[in-house]
Amino acid sequence: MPGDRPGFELPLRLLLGFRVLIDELHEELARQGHPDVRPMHGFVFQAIGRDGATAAELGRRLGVSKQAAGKTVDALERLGYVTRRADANDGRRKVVRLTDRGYDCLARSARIFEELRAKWSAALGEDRLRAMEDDLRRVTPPNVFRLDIPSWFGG
Amino acid sequence: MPGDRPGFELPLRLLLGFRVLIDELHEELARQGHPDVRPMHGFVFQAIGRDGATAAELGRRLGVSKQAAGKTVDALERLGYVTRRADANDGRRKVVRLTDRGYDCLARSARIFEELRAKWSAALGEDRLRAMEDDLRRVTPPNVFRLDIPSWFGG
DNA sequence: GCACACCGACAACCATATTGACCACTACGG
DNA sequence: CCGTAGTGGTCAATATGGTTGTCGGTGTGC
Repeated sequence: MPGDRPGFELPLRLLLGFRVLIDELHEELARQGHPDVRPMHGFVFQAIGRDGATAAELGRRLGVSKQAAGKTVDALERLGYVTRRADANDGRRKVVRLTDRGYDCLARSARIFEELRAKWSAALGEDRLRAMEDDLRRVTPPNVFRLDIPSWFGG
Repeated sequence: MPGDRPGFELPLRLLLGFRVLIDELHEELARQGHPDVRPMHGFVFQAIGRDGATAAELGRRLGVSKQAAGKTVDALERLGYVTRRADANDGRRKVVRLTDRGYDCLARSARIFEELRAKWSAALGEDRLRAMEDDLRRVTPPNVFRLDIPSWFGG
């Protein structure tokens, strides 16, 4: 009976699931003092990481041009989430690093994601949720980062 | 053992799953003579449906302003996928309808989605895939359409 | 018949991406 | 030591796709 499961529903549900999680994350982040971070910024924080990165590196990791990455960094700098500092060893590079506020946002995001996963686990059962994660791993590329999200949808 | 399943992986996998399906859909659509359709357009086609719709209706269904919907219709009209015709019964309305090319694209999309789902079914097992679909239904809003995708990510 | 709601279009603006160009700096081979 | 190639950051122009606001034309109901 293939007809009772239209093929187009699967991608829609995957996207809706993503949306639900991200929307709830940002609602909660807003309540916890980070109302200005937007979905994309979380990926940027992840791409910056503990060691910092230059705008050009961020562009490569996120799959956008270095100019676009630079503009995003500008915005995050205005919001107080990152700082730019000249690299002492390489006069060309300006290293982008998370501020305390940036780390706070990253830590809260991680905790909220845990809580959201726990909610799904309670709703579906831990075994079913693990099965979903396992199955998704089997049909998606292994490298989780390097998403080139920004340009993908609106390009 | 909650730690071995970081909460942030779940949304990422959901998004990657969506991406994989949509990317493969559009690769195949391009091979089958529709290289210019973009991910968003599929949602617009679905929103137009068999009976057609006005730009304002499309805006409501897709969660964007009527102006934005109108611009998208402009683009699809230029590409030859939809036509605008004045409504004989209501002088205000201009009904957007799919052209033959639009229907062709929609039909091919449906078939490709079925093939992609069959691929996942073969990889995961039909029972596991059904379980994933069932679980996603339980944690996502019931109304599949009305996505307001366009504004959501980049807004 | 008239107030109100709705549709479509135009305009101005904003956000985010792109490409191209340019300059400063580093690394390296002659 | 120096010139060339490659890299990083920024400015400029452009494209896309979204928003709000406005306005004229058209139905609809009291």
